[in-house]
Amino acid sequence: MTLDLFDGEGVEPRRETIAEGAVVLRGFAGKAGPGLLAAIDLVASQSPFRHMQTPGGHTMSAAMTCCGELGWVTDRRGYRYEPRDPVTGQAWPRMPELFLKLASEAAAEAGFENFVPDACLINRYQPGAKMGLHQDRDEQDFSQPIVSVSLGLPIVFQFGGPRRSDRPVRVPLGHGDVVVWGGLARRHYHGVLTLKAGDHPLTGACRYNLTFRKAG
DNA sequence: AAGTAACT
DNA sequence: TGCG
Repeated sequence: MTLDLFDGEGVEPRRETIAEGAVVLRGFAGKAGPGLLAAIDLVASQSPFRHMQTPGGHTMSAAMTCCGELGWVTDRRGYRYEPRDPVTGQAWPRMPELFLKLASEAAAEAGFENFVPDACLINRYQPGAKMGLHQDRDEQDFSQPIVSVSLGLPIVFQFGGPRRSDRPVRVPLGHGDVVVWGGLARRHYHGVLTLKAGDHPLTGACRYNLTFRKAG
């Protein structure tokens, strides 16, 4: 068993509380960056990144794909989880073991033991892409946390409260940072500001985000 | 609905 | 901030 895949294993990770029930593990996934990016490429070779439509007919600025038993999709019919990729008609690619291990260990570091996600949404942000404030509320089990992994270019994360009108805190996130939220914070609004242009040694001009959930 | 626009 |  490898003991040093992730920062914070065997030592105290740099942990920041951004709200009650929400923490950032600084750099936790940084060492695994190359392996995580290779796994993203493998997933995307089977289920390509695509720009989905919101129910209102707008095109999302972040390109998305999924892996795991369930994938999050949106189109004019609404938001939901699907066992198959609508683009390929096939099951979503299986969740890489490295993803499962990262999600589980990050959740444990944040106080959520035995987290076993069945869905991983992979978002790719290029300059100009953003994600407006929203709640994750399409899952069956709100007792399980959300684990969100940042790779590549930095971005500003917003974490608000249970109402959209609650003013969010702004948290700069960099490569390898992992945000975990659950409990009371599980339904809180969150999003990211517009990605600014840049160049990252591992990802070039983009940022990837892995969002792990227990959806079913 | 994870969207934009139009204000202050 | 309010929108629908």
